Amino acid sequence: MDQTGRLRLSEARRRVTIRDLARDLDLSITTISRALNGHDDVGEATRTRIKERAEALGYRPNRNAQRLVTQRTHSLGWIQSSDDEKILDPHFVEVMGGVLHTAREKHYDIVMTGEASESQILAYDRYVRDNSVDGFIIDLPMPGDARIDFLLEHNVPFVVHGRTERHGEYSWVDIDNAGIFYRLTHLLVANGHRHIAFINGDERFTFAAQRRLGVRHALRDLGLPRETVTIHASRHPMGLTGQNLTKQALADTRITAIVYSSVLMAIEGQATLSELGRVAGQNICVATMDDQLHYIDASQYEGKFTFARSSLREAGKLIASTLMSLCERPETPIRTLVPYHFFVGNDLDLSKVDADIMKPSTQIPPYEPV
Amino acid sequence: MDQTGRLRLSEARRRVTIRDLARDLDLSITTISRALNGHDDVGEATRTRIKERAEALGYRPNRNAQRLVTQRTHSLGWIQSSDDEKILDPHFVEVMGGVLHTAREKHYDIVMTGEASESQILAYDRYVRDNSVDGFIIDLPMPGDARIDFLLEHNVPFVVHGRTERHGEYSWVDIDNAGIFYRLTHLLVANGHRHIAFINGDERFTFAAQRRLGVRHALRDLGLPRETVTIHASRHPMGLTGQNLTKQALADTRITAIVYSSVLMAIEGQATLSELGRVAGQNICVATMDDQLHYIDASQYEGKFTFARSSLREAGKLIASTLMSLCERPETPIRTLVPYHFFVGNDLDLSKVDADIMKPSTQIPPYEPV
DNA sequence: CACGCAGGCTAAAACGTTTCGGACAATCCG
DNA sequence: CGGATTGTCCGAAACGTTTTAGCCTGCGTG
Repeated sequence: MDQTGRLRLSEARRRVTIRDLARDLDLSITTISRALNGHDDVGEATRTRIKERAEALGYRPNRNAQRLVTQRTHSLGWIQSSDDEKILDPHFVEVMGGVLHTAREKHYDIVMTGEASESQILAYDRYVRDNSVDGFIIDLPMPGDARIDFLLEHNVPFVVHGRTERHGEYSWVDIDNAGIFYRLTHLLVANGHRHIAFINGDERFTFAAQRRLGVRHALRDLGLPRETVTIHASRHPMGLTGQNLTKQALADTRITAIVYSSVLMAIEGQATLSELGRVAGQNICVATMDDQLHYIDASQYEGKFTFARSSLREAGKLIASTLMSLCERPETPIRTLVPYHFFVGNDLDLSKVDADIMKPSTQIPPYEPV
Repeated sequence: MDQTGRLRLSEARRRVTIRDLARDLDLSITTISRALNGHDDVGEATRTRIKERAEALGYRPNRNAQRLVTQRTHSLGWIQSSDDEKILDPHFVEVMGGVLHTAREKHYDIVMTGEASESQILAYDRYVRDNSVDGFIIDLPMPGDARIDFLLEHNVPFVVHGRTERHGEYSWVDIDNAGIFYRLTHLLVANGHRHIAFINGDERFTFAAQRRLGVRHALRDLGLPRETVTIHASRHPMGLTGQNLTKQALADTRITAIVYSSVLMAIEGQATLSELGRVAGQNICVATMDDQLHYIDASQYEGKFTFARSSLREAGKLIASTLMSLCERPETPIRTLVPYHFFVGNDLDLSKVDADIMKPSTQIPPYEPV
């Protein structure tokens, strides 16, 4: 019994430490460390000797020891709501793919937690005080988002996917939500559509609120009544909402064009359209934001749909790289607009609208408070 | 310049350590530590005094110091493929929700990385050797999965969401994929369907392969030819596959029933069905696995569809709790079957099939090698 | 020849915990 | 009343790194 116990202990070979390596090479711990970390006060011959031996013995620095002494974790925190207020949806997955990709390149980890939204702030506080992470990713901001206030106040590095009214004070990655839908509205109106349905996302979040704003501003600038576009907002990015809201929208038979907030809903809506005998690109005009979700091949709808296309995965990559450089040397906020492009369906004519309006402005458009 | 620099440094108040707390309370570091960790060799009076003061000063143990000395990280690793072989899809998100929820309850973190699949094993190796995590979650296993071989060989705690041919040797959480589709097939056949289309998931993964097996075994036991069910496999869990494969399946006009592997595809397929003038529950029978994705309210289709319902989020919770208890005291493998229930549509009669067949077996059904 | 300097290496302190072994009183028991 | 026991507390070592400050040796220079 005791024997087997001991046996098992000896079997579980101890991980090789820097001390083992030092003994093996008959060098000091200091030299090993400095060689492996690329300092220039170690001879080239010794360095390669150390590197080879480290590889051979399978030495990996204990990350917790490193973190303890350097006070840097090389981890990025990402706190999810565990209740229903914010929903883990397919778009999130796409962003995550990009984040993981770029974080990995620079040997950063993503540490995730779910947390009820009423105790979220506490979670951020905890994570920063117990040295768990170097910085945070903030997803799906709402107007007046308390997380942003907190992190700003405590001077913790973070980057927001999206913008709020304090967008001047922190780093973010975003698309020009207002601008995209402003231009989309212009495009539809220029092509004669006067009864448009807009199936928006959850307007408690700034991204959706900005889209509504873009539509409204377009109508204002065109001198058209607000009723030109009827807006249907949904809390759920997919599932049956695409069908249900399409049905609801088309209850108004004057509708000639539908704008979707997500290609997922646009595709779901197809079921309802065909039930009603409508065919996209023929007797109903369909436009949608296309986030390039990589398991959906929207190319099948090219020509039939009009797309405003921007890669969410790319946004994820930018979020990660922004946050990492922020963690390495905190500087002034880094703000990035992810580019987008229009792919106009066959039933619309781009030349009917002023080219200046459709051109994405190169400068960063301001966030417009709701 | 130097002044402001100093100012800023002093502004960034140092985090409070256990030593600060000890000095403040005029107690030893040891006592603080033992009081906070619930050891019984500290007086109740002192303990509450310590706890209160710790709370007041906002003391949080440095997790990296803890991890260094205890050799336990309280982190679970979850490594994603960053290439396209495995796809981050909405089902993944659902599992993740459950995992995050339960991990959080026990103060565990999830650390994620993306890694190209050809170097995956190296990533696992790295994470365990540099003390990053205590154990791993393995997702979407394939037959002969190399990750499982590796972790088994190196004696690292892990739990698999799904099963492979080595299911006897490790911990897993799974549903009875084969059994569910075995029973579903029986149900359809008993109700007179002789031309059934099965739209399966990606059959490189064991979950989908087991489903196909369930169908095949049902046909064998029923003495029906294999052609009774035509199987269409898809690499993508959603997007346009639901529509495309439905179209492909119904090219055979004799088809009277469609079985979907995911409610997402079933819903997408509705577009195609209505195009073809088919109505679920009336002139076409629709059955589907329902993973209870929480942003999809499938109840709308109750009565019209037949569901085999099992909660993926529940699976996620079980995965987390299994892995955590495995990390705390490695013991014999823990195997868990997530329950499921049938919800039969109005166009099917449950009583036509032998009750014994439809009853989920209480014992764990063996994994059947492909 | 003395001096300064650069290159290559190292000892020791530090990071912030947990835990082992023991110390010191007070209490109990025969 | 003395020894064992129990209840609280503590000092010091340990976890595995990085970094600071400094030590040699050899070499070029005035």
